[in-house]
Amino acid sequence: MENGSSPLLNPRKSPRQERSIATVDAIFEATIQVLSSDGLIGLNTTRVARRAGVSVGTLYQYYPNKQALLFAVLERHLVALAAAIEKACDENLTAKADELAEAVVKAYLRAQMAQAEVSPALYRISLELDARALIDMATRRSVAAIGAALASASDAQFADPHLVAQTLTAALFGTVPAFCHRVLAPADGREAEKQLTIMFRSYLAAHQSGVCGS
Amino acid sequence: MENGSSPLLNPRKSPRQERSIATVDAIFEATIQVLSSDGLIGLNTTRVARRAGVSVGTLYQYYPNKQALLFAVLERHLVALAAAIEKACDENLTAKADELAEAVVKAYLRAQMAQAEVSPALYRISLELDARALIDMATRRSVAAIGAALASASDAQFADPHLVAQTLTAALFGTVPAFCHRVLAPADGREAEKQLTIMFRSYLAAHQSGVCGS
Amino acid sequence: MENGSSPLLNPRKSPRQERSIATVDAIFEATIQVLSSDGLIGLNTTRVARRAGVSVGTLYQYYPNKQALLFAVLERHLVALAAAIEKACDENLTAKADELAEAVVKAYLRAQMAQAEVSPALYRISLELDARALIDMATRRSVAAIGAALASASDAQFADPHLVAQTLTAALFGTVPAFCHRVLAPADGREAEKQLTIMFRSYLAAHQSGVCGS
Amino acid sequence: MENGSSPLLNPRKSPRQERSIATVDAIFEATIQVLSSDGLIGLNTTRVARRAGVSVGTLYQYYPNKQALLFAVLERHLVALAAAIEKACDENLTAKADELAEAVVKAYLRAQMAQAEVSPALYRISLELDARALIDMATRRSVAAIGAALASASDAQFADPHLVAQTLTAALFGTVPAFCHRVLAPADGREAEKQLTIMFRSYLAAHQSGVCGS
DNA sequence: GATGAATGAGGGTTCATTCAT
DNA sequence: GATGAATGAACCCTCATTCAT
Repeated sequence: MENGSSPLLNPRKSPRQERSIATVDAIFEATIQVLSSDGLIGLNTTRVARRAGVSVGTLYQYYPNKQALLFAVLERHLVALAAAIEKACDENLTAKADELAEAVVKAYLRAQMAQAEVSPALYRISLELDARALIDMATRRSVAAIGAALASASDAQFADPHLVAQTLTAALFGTVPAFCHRVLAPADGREAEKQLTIMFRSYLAAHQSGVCGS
Repeated sequence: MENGSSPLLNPRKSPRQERSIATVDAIFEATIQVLSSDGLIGLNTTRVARRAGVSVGTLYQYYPNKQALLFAVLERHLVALAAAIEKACDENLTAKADELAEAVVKAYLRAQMAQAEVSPALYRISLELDARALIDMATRRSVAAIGAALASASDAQFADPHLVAQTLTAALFGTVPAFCHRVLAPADGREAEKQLTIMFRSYLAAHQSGVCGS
Repeated sequence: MENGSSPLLNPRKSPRQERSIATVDAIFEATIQVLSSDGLIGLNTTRVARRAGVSVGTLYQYYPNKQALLFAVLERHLVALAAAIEKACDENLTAKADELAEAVVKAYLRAQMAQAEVSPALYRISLELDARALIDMATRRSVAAIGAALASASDAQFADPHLVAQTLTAALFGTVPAFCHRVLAPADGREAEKQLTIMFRSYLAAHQSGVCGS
Repeated sequence: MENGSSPLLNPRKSPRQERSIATVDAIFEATIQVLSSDGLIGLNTTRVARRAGVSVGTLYQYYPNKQALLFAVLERHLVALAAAIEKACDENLTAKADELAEAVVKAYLRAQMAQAEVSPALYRISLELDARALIDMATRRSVAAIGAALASASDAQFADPHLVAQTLTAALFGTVPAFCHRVLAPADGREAEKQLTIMFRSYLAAHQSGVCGS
C-alpha cells in the first residue's frame, strides 16, 4: 500500500539507517515548508533540497522523482484524515446518529486544521492526475467507517447506509476546503463546524424519518 | 458563444472583425479541448494554438499570456454557474424553502454538467493563486441570490439568511466536484442531485425549526 | 546619396503623391517619437505604425524594413550635423583660426541640441553595423569643410590641416554625446560649449605655433 | 582574470570550486568572443554557451540573465580604464601639467587598445539603459583622479580643476572610440595619441595662462 | 493603396534529472 | 553515500514581415 518512496515507519536497525531516516524526514518536512511558503508552483526540487539542508542528489536518493515527493506528503495528509474519521466512527459505533455526525465533523476538521498550512497546496496536488488512487483510498476508508457506524447506530435505521455515508464523505472532503478558504472568513472555523454539524444531523434525520422516498 | 474577454458582442461590421471573432473562439475552444485531453499540466500555448489551427503569435494577439487564456475559460464557467443559481433563485423568490433548495441544486448541477468536460481541469486552475477574484465573484453572487430568496421565502423565517446562504454555497461549490468525480460514480448524477437536495432541504428545515441555537 | 527609402525633398506632383508624402512624414516623425519615449529597444514597427496613425502594412509600403526606418532618421540627423559644420566653415573661410573654432563648436552644438531628444538613441543605431557609411559620410564632410577652412585661415598656417581637421572632427562627434549625457550635468550646455571652444582654440594655437614637431 | 561577479578570488579549495571558476571564466571569455565576432545584436545566450563549451543551463547558473553577462564584461572594461587613469594620475601627482596630460592620454589609450576587440561592442552595451551606473562610476573615478593631479601639479594653478578634469574625461571617454573606429584609420593609434596629447596639453596651458575668463 | 490578422523562427529562461568526483 | 555542477528539452513570449481582403 505504501509506495516505494516512503521507507517510513519501519523498524530502524543501524546508525546508518537512522541517518537515512533523519534525511528522509528532513526532505519530507522541507517539502511541506516549501509548499506552504512558495506554493505548488514555486516548489522545485532544488529549493526543497536546500531547505532540507541536503543536496539535490541526496533528495533523489530517497525519492525517485518530484512526484514521489508530493505523493508522500499528500499520502500522509489523506491517511491522517481517514484515520481521524475511522477513529471517530469506532468510538461512536453504537451512539446516536446525532452524536456520530458531530463526532465525525469535529474529527475531520481537527485533522484538517492541524495541517492547515499545507492543505490548500495539497488540494492542488490531489487534482493532478495520478493522485486518484490516494484519494480513493481515503474516501473509501471514510465511507466504510461512516457506513458501519450508521448501520450500528443505536437510534436509527438507514435504508441505505452506504449511500448516506458516501454523501457525507463527499460533503466533508469537498466542502471543507471551500469552507475554509473562500466563503467563510478564515476565523470562522467554529462556525463552519457548527453549520456542517447541523447540516449533517438534519440530513441524517431526514434519512431516518422517511422524508425521502428512497 | 460569449467569452469574457472579447468586447465584441455587437453586430458584426467587417470581414476583418468576423475573422477575429472566429479566431478568438477557436482559441477559446481549443483551450477547453486541450484542458480536457491533456490536463492543466499538459497545456501549453503551442499546443493550444495548434489545436485551434492558428499560430502561437495569433494566440498572443488575443490573449496577452497563458494565464489570461485560462482565466477566460474559468471565468465563463463560473459566470455560467452564478447565473444559473441567480436564475433559479429569482424564479423562486416567494416559493417555499423546500422548492428553493430543489431548484438551486438542480440549476447548479445542470450548469456544472453542461461543462463536465472541463470542470475538473477548471478546479485546478481555480486553485492557482490569482483566480480568487473570480471565485469570490461567483460565490458572492450565489450567496446574495440565495440569501435574498431565503429572506423572502413564503413558508419560513431565517434568523441569519446570509449565513445559511453561505453554507449552502460552500456546500455547492465545494461538494459537487468531489461528488461528481470521486466518490460517486460518474453516472450517478441523478443520485447526487437527490442527496444534495435532501441535505439542503433538511438543513434549511433545521434552521427554521429552531433546532440550532444560533 | 539618399537611399531609396527617403523619397523626401522631391517636387510634389499630384494629390496622390502629396498624401504619400504626408504618410512618409508621419511615419518618420512617429519613429522619432517612439525612439525618444521608448528607446531603441522599445521600438518596433507595430508601435511606430500605431503612433503614426497608419497600419503596419502601410509602413512597409514606404520603408522596406525596420533598418531603413532607422537609417532614415539617423541620416537626417547626420546630414543636419554635417551641413551645420559646413555652413559654419563656409562662413568663416578667411576668418581667424580662433573664430573658426568658436563658430564650428557653436554650430555643431546647436544642431546637436536641436535634436537632443533623439540623439542618444541615434548613437545606439549608429553603432549597429551598417551605419558606418552614414557616419563616414558625415565625418568626411566635416573633415573636408574644416580642413578647407583651416587651409584658408587668415592668421595661420597649418602643416597638416587635414590631420587637424580629423582630430577636431573626432573630438566633436565623439565628445559631445559624452559631454551632454554623462560627464557634465544636462544644464551645462553653455559650459560645454565654452570648454570645447577653449580646447579647440588652444589646440589650433598649438599647431600654429609649432609646438608640435609634425 | 578577475570579473566583477565572482566572489572567488580566494585560494582555491576544492576541485568543485575550481571547476566552477573555470566555467565562469569560459563563459565570460565566450561572451567577449561572441561580442567581437557577432556583435551585440548577434549575441544570444545559446550562442555564448555553445562557444563556452557549456549548456545554457550552466550559463544561467552563473549569470542570472543576459544583461548580467554583458554588465560583467562592460564592468571589467570600465574598471580597467578607470584604474589605468588613476594609476597614471597617482604617478604624476606632482609632475608638470604637460607630463600629466601625456601620461593620462597614454595610459587610457593603452588600456583601451588592450581590449580593442570588444570595445566597440561594449559601447553599444553602455548605451543601453541601465549601464549608467557603471559609466558614472568610471567617469567619476577619472574626474576625481585627474582633478586631484591637476590640483597638485607642480607648475600650474587651475581656477577650477574639477571642471577641467571633467572636460578631459569627456574628451577621453568620448573621443577615443570615435578616434579608433571611425575617423582615423585603425593603424593610426600612434597619431591619435600624439594629437590627443597636444590637445590636452594646450587645453591645460590655456587654463593656466588665464586665456579663459572663467 | 491601405489594412491588420496571421505567421513562425528565434530568443530568454527554467528545472527535473544525471553523474563525475 | 553525498555532492552540486552540468545538462538540455521544453516552455513562454516577441516581433519583423507577409498577404488576403
